[in-house]
Amino acid sequence: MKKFNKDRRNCLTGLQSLYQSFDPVVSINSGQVFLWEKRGNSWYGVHGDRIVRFAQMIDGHAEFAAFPEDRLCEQKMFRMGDDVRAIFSEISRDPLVRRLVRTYPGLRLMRQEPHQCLFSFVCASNTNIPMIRRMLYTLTRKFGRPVHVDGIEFFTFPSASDINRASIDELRACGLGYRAKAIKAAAGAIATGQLDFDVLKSTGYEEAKKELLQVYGVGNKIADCVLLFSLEKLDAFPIDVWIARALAGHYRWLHKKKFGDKITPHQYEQLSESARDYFGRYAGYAQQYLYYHMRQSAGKKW
DNA sequence: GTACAGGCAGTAT
DNA sequence: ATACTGCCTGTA
Repeated sequence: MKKFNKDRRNCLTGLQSLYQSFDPVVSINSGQVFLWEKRGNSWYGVHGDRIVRFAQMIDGHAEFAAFPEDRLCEQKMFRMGDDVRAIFSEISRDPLVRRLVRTYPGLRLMRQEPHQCLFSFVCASNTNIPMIRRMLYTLTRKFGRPVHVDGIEFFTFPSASDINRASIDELRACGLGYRAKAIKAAAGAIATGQLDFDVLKSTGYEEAKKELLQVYGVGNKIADCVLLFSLEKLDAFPIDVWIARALAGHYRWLHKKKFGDKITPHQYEQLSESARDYFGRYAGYAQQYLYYHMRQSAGKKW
């Protein structure tokens, strides 16, 4: 009897800490955001037209600040309104994800500024993470606004019209290569109002995705990333090469025909739909755990 | 030198 | 529908 109570208590506290132990550092380093850097004991990030700072204190509690100040910023960015208990319970119907949720405590989805998110993932096409960071860093230095925090100069993420004002050659000079044309197209779509993120936030997944796909340079993968990371579509399930590998390795039964880590657009649609159906309304959360796991297993630092 | 990295559009079958 | 190609750029 005594033993039972003890085990039960451990079990409960274990679950509680699992639900509460959000770790920004793990999440920041999980490949969903790019413009964060550690200086001293603090992490600094670019969030649209703000610089944010996150610091873990010695006693364990965390301190967050936005410059200029924004009291709701922390809640929004770190998705503190999400019912993680419900989310974990839902995605843990899958045994592998169930294990990963426990293996990587603290990993969460973050909420990004839509325009920063779109530009980031357009830059991400056919390259690696250090390169993506370099491109975005250069974009901020060239077209963003300087903000000084703790005596360090940071640059905000440029607005769509900031970027739209630049020529393709100027964008190219940021190291974007052939992506410059797509960046310019995206900036134009936003600046002219053809792409309206506020509208897309309130429409369903299918409708919002259709709109994003209209933009030159935006395909299935980029659209799903933007939907998941910035437009409140937690059921979006982006498939990059890492997720394709995960699906091919652990979820072959999701698709009738053979597939590898290079998938055709048609295979993408089939697989993504099956995965959304299987993992449920929080499929995007499951995706993040799978993604992180695949990269960890491959020994990727970035 | 050359293969490769978190895709995409264009073109030809 | 599917296959194939080229594409900027830095690193191994």
